[in-house]
Amino acid sequence: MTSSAPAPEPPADDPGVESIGLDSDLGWAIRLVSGAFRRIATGSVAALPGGPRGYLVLMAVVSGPPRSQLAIAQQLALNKTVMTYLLDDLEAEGLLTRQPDPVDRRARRVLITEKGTRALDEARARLGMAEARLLGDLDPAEEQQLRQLLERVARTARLLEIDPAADCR
Amino acid sequence: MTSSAPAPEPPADDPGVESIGLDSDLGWAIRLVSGAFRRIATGSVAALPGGPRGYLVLMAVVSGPPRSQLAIAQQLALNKTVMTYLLDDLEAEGLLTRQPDPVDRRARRVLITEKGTRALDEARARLGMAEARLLGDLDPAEEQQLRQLLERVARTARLLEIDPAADCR
DNA sequence: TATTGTTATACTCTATAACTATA
DNA sequence: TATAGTTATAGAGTATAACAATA
Repeated sequence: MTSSAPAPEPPADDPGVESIGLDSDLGWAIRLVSGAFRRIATGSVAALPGGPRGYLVLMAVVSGPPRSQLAIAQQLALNKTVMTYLLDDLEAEGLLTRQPDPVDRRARRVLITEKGTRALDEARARLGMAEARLLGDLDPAEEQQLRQLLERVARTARLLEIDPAADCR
Repeated sequence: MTSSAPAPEPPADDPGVESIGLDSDLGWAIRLVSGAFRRIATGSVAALPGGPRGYLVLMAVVSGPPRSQLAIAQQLALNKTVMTYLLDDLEAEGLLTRQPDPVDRRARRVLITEKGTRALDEARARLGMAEARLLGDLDPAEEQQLRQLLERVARTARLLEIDPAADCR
């Protein structure tokens, strides 16, 4: 229904308003894309405890050496209290284990299990198909362009924010 | 310190994991960019009641003919109850007014005030500068590319969401 | 004294339902 | 009966603080 009335011309007696429109607003586009991706991704990883955040935790675990809960929380910019809840649920489902760190008995290393690996693989497959649907209008070169541009902006964002993990203490 | 070390290589002795990494994950990039933009935008429009959503409401009001609260809520994909709170705050600050619809006494038309126009102009200026910072690493052509790609994906997203069962399986 | 992880608590945002006044 | 708008309530999600165990 939104597409029916693009509001072609506001009266435009105000010179500053003539080019105003959410359709050309970067933040609006980001909001739409981000929201759509979030909904689609939520469906794709619904089988995982914790949903999208559970998926991020599993991804972080498999994409590096065994680390402490706090290290993973900081990598994902998640609060460490949230990490406790997420790991509780993921461990209860047998997708990962918490193993005492041999050199620091305060810390616990997070390891993925065989079942967790299978669950992550399936979630990644579903997510890949959902991404393909969302990017269906783009040809491969354009999709690659979008990924690269987003990654560069993400890097800039990381530099702009003084402490990206400020809320992970 | 986080930005200095992009985690150049995980050990990668597991063949199935070699290409796994959040750095190349589209959802992760969207999450980072979206989060950064949200934080930056929140600061830019902090002077407006309702913050980013108040900004969206004002933008919607000025970018079309006078409409009902419900019409604006649908355009912005906001809940109509949220719209009530937002308009309460925006009206209390004198940025817009609710005027009874002459042809439907149930409905109320939302109009921006002179003060609201000034506040919106200032917010747009701040937001433009914040956007420029976030996109500082991109040259003008690349920025244009990113905007166009995002808008196309946003259009696809809008089409996908017409079918609510498209999420999963 | 500082840090890892846990628990308890509070606050924000959002969604749902019920209510009114009109149509 | 259906719709525009309001109000009240409940639920996620998230942040803060206090705590125990260890460094």
